[in-house]
Amino acid sequence: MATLKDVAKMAGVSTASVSYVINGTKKLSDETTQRVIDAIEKTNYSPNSLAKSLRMGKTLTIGVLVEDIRGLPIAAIVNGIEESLEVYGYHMILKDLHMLEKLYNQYDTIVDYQDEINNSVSLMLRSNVDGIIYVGLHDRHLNGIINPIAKPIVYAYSHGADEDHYVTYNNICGARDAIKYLAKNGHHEIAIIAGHPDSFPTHQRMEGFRNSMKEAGITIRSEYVRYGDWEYESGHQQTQKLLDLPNRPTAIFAMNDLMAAGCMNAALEHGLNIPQDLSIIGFDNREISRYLPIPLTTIQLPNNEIGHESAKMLVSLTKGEGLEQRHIILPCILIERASVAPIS
Amino acid sequence: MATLKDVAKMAGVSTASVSYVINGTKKLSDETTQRVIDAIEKTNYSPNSLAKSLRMGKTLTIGVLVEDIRGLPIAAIVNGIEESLEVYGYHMILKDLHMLEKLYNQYDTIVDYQDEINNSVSLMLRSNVDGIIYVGLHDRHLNGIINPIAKPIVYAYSHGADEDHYVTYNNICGARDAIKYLAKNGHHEIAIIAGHPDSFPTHQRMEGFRNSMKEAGITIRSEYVRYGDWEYESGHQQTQKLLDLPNRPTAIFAMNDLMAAGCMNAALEHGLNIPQDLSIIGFDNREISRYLPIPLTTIQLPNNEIGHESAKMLVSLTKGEGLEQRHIILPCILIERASVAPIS
DNA sequence: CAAATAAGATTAAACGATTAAATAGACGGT
DNA sequence: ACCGTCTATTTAATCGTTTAATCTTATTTG
Repeated sequence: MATLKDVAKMAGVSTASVSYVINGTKKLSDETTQRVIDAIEKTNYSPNSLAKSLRMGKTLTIGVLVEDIRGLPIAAIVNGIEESLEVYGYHMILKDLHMLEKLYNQYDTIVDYQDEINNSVSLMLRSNVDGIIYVGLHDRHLNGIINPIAKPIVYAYSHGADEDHYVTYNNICGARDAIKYLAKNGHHEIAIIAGHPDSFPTHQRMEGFRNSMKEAGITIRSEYVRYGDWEYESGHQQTQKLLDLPNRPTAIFAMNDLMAAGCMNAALEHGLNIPQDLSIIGFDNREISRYLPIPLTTIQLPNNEIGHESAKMLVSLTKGEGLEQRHIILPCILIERASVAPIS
Repeated sequence: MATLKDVAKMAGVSTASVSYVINGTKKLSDETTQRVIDAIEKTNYSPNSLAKSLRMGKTLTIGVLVEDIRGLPIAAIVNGIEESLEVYGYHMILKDLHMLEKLYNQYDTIVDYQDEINNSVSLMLRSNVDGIIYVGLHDRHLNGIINPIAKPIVYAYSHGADEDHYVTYNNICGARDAIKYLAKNGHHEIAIIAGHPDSFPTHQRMEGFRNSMKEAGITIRSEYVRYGDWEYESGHQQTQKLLDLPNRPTAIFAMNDLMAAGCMNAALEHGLNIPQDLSIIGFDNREISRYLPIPLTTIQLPNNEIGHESAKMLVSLTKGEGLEQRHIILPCILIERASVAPIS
């Protein structure tokens, strides 16, 4: 590998001049500039970023700490982050907490990841990242990350504390859009299968549900409000109970696609036609929703945008630029497929 | 941040001594050692890896170039890589080619990613990675990566050229296991829905299919061999044709879970009971296979192990250690669910 | 015309580690 | 008393950049 010195020698100038030409930091005579450019060309020089970073105190590298890259929304967010970083000329170091197994049955056993998180954070800081993005589905892990060097941190996907910087999506609007869509299709007997009752998204989506039911002028029947645990099986079970009701609902909003899948299969087993006899709408737009017996209408999370925005936010912070806002909350979008029909 | 110099000053020794203590490179007197340790403790010193890397010519960082992190096997492999790197004390820089859209319909339009790949590779090399792992599903992109600095490269998942280092899984055995399992359950009328005819995995899995049919003493009926394009819809179509045959098969092996899903839904629409009337087996163990109306028996790829082994291989290469083998081909495993029944 | 200013280029000190080579001191053998 | 041998420690060069300070020349100005 050619170094600055090699280029300088070949061009017959000092290393400083070469550096100035490369970075455009100072104006040199046209002749010298040209000689340097030629020498760079000839030696096929490319700057050593280690040396540069050491000298400048900036690495143009950020750390991305994910709860588990195998979690689909997380992968999509990381994809978005990478896409933006590339534009800004930044790199990313990825670290993974490998907690997929806990991502969805998080409420059974409370595991304390605090130590692991802090450990990973300090590992990343030791490689001189300019900042950190934490991509996590959990809320409870977001407090108390040890950050001895005070590098900026942005939380992506999950809410942070009020004083934190975070980028997330709008659960409330997502749920509202789902209900609005059902109402627009003439449904009044709308049931809901919520996620685990202790979960933050459950609360928010429930709030969106209540708001929009009120907006649509529908009173919520208590027997139509059921709680699952985000898993397929719970969607299946709760649907059976709903279908056994004397007056069964004409539409069901499941708070995620897994429960919606369980819901759909239960309805099919029950001999119902979907969407004629029962409309179903999900949340998340996971891969599975495209391939169910009846393709599922659902709410898509703005994962890619979360990635873009969090990268943008963090890069601004590392540059010490002022920020208009500490929190960004992005809208969801409705994906129309075949599991919702107008009431006849 | 405290530096070596700070520690040295506090301990009243030279920076060399501190370095020797930290790395155990030379033995110092017990007293000095203790003083240094105390000083490190007191200053909360942590070494600057940039400086270290610059001096040593090694970064303990490898570059991972993925075709698209949103592809599930890729995410699982990256997860495995990260897990191993952590053990070896390495970091990873992740770069993404964002080609998910092309991952499955790769045969319609031939896009040349060569420039993008080489560009990403040289970007990574510029951040002084010690080596690169390329994680890709495609075969055709693997030739001709420009590697001016001759850092080691390992290909994960896809086959490389013969002289390359790569870690992949055994398509042939995977297909064989599927057929063996059907045969063990008494099936003789076995149909196959292959992937796209131009695809490398299709050829290999087909080879495994032929081998094991011969081993089981079953002659392959030509009307039972059908080609799809890896997509859901093609599984659906080909199944309809199979079921319209005068003598319909008792079992279908679909070369991936998406086509198996299409197959299952087509069979259900046809009024068949699964698995009583028709056994189905898939390949890949994608998330969807767990949530189909009848949970799908399928072949699981050793994604995590591919990650582990490729990380191990690359780390060995960066250390200049000798390698027993350039290629590692890992076995698949059969996941038993509910879509296969013994013939009655 | 001397002095002030400007323009173009260089020198050398950082950044924070590692490490070969030099040094100082202690010890032992003859 | 002298020399060689160890041991414990320090000195200083090095990795490849950036950049403030300095130095030359050339040009302008009163």
